[in-house]
Amino acid sequence: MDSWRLRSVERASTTEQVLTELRDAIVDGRIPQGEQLREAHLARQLGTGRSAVREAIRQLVQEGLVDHELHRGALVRVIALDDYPDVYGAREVIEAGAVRRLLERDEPIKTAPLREALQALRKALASDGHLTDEAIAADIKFHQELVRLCDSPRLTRAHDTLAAETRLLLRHHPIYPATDYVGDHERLLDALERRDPETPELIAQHLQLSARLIGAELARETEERPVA
Amino acid sequence: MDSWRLRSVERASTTEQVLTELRDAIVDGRIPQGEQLREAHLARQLGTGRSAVREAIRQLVQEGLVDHELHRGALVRVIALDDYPDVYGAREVIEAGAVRRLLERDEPIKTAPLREALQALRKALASDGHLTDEAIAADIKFHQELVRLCDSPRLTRAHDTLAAETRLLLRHHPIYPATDYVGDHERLLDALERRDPETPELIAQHLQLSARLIGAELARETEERPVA
DNA sequence: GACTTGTACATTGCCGACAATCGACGAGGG
DNA sequence: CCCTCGTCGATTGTCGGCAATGTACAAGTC
Repeated sequence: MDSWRLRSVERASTTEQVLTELRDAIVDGRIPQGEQLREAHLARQLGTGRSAVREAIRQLVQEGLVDHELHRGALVRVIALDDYPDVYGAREVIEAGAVRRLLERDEPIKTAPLREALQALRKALASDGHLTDEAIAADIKFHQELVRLCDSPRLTRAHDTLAAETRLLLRHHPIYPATDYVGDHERLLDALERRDPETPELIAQHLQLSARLIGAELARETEERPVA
Repeated sequence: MDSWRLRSVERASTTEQVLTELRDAIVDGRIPQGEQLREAHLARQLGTGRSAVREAIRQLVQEGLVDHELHRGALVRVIALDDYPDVYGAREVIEAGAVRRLLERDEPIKTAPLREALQALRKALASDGHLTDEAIAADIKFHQELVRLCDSPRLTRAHDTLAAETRLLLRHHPIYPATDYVGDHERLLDALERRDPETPELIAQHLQLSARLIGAELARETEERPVA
């Protein structure tokens, strides 16, 4: 009776369901940037009450996808050339810092989750010039697991809140021009397993490259469609 | 009509008021750790409805002061020997990282807010062996401004989220045994103004020292009152 | 005509009510 | 006596309603 091997059923409150639904819709662009999120309308569309929508929006504000002003409502943030550097800058601080802390310890590094994410990334990568949703998910998972390794709930939480914005930005991430997208992550994993003290630097460089590529792509897109 | 010099009136929603009230109560220990936060009771006590209390509790969960389980309610987290290292570890990563980023740039560093906070700290410091509430506030302000300098909304937000837990821990911070509490901050500020590349290291050491002192104090307290 | 003032509608902030869920207690069966 | 199951009170999750606020537009004034 102990080895039934039952997985505990995942119970998601209405709020959480609304949250993921809204988040996906925003990241996918189904809800355009700058759009106002009206609680009553969303509640009708989602078949829930306003409270659930309200709480979900609150969380989206935390994640930086939505702006909120008292009595004035919630607007989907316009993430553009303005602040993609900050998302990646903050990630750089957190990820590099987490790995630095990790390397300071003597405990062995359990890289299994990283390997899995990397495998998923390899599998999901179709080279049509952009990243598939699966590849984006795998990329984010990789970096999340990276931070999780240092076993700091607070750093993990801080990093997780950046995930939504990262998803949004990765949709504008071109496949690496010359070098290899997967290979970059492989080198990261390899350095980590060798406990290379330069690993934090590698992560920083990796993120800076991504940021540059996204920036260039965003600039290109906004040039094509001037004020889309 | 432009020089009336009117300050815009601060409008705080009920939720925000409830939030600060609850947060203060928890940090001050008026609501003991491990206590269940019952929405209806709190609403009655505060003279508001349950919704406001609910939203406030959600925020407190974000700040790590409260644990929440679906259908099971919210408990004030027992912050003890378990995880004070993580609060300081996470702060170390964020603060040192922020300053590192700051130093990489060429822009001048506006240390005025830091000076102010430092001045407030000097003023508030009564050496009765513990920190006054004003001193705690000034200390936190100092470190918040430190992070704010690098102009990263996301790092600032991540750091601010840790403020409540920091407040909680600083109440167990003894005055430095030999060296000077204010002096340590002065050295930090000085190094920053000289753009000393060692500043991040200094911050790390400063935080590690604080963490150690708090840890020792917590150990002492729990020894005195074994299972208080 | 430009500016201010008044008004109406849309939307949020807040509230209490109802149903679902939880934990504890006690009844019943082995 | 121990274990299981049903029941009950307490608490949360969710909902729609009401008042307060914001915004757009029309009317009025200089």
